[in-house]
Amino acid sequence: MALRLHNTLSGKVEDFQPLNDNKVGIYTCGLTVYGYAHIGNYRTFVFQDVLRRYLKYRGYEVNQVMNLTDVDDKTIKNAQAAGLDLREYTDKFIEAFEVDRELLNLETPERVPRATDHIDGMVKLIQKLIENGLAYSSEGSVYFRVANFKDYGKLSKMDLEGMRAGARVDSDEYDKADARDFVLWKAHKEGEPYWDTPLGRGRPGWHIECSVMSMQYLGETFDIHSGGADLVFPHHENEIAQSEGATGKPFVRYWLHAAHLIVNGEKMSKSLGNYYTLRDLIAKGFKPSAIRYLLASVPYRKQLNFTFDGLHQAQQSLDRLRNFRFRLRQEKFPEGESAELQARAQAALASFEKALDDNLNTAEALGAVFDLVREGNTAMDEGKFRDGDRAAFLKVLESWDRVFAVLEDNDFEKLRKFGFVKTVEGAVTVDAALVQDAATGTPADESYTAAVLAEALPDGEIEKQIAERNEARRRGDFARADQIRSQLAQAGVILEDTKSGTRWKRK
RNA sequence: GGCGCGGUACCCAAGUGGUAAGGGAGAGGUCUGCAAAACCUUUACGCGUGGGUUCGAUUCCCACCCGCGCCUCCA
Repeated sequence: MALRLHNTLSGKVEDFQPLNDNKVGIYTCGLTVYGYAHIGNYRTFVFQDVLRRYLKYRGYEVNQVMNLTDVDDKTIKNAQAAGLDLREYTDKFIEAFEVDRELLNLETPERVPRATDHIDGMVKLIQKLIENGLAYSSEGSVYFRVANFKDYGKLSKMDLEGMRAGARVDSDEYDKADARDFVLWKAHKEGEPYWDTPLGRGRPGWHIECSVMSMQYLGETFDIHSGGADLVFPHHENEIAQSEGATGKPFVRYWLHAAHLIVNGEKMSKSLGNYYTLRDLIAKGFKPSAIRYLLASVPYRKQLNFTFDGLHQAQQSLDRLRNFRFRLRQEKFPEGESAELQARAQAALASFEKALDDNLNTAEALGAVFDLVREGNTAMDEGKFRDGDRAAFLKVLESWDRVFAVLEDNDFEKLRKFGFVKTVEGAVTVDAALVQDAATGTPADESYTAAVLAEALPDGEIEKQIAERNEARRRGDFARADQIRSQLAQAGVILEDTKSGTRWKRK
């Protein structure tokens, strides 16, 4: 069965067929780097990563471009407020974004170009639009003449006449001939960064960078373009106008849009106090892998209601999967293999692929793997599981995780690597500066939960205590054994006695 | 007002014209020195409301109610 994806352009789920054999060109709208990215951004980025990973899983050769918009009103304003040069300011948040991406296991796209490195290309594209009669200058700025592009509105299904009638008063001080027109190049204003170009001194408008960078790296027509639902209009609509207006060719074949994340049923916003960056959640003790799991578990076209309860549930679900993998790897089973279980593993893999083929139905894909987990655990409990079944089951988990990328429990390593937590004299400290939400200036919650504190105990120390406890158990000194177990529990380490020995995990 | 998405158990959530996946949480049980993990049982006679089509609808059609998003800041 073929991969099917919902195309915003047609409003339908379509069979996916790349332009060139098995090569797929994808442009994913990245971040405007005016501050730390928030979890709403990451909902979209996780979706894009799942898409990317599944395309690879399906054998496609992926060429992904993710832009960084490092010049716009907000970046300029925030840089000025911070007393930094625009480049210095955006460098800082690009770096933070890279850290976040690694924490969330987002694969690095083939290219991550910055808008300000492509000014020349923007100028050329704008000149081409002027030549084609689709753009005009006014007071040193250049605007796109929407009325001259007949397909305008085809992506967002906007009613052009309605737009004209209902257009808001343009608060911008630039002069446009028509309220619907949008700016391609902004004339220089005192105190703002600028580039001297054949178009005059100024800076680019918001949408042009995406047209330029996508076509430069992926060609004038490419396969997939994606982003958050809010970008359908005006951003992507304008990109189509700019690109097709210049080339006369279809710009993008499949447009994919992720529904928004809301928090406790409300739109996330700073004024409501429900605005979270990844760092905010880390500061509250949540694991990046659990955050990724939550963001990936709801199919991308469905609005995701983020709650702390939901995040907790995600962590619990993830633990179940990890427990199963642990058992699969560690437990001893009789020789041989079970034809029935082998068939079940095959069926689970097929269900998983069928679910993702269906417009990336991650919730259903999750169901497929949990079914197998239960069946595997049952077989083990009943003594029906065979050593030869191990590989087949592990393969399903590994296949699943090639797309979900959450099973590896290495959150602490990463948090330590980036300095979010440090071990000082046996205790964990949190780097307050790093987990601070710079956008709001609010200091992060300094009380780390046991989830992260637990990570501080070195493995060797934990194992030493387990050995001591097991010795006590052998002596029948259960009081001592329970004391050790509860001490470890307080430090966030959970012990589990199994037939093949005591295992432990960090909570 | 226009365009769009959605309303499924305590929470998250899949899904089909033929009688409701999966996860979390709760309760009871098995196992365990006790736990944990795991397993079993249990929690929607019902899928926003009202009509309609049909032998039969949660699934199709119509109307209505509610939530959310977009309508040039926004992933």
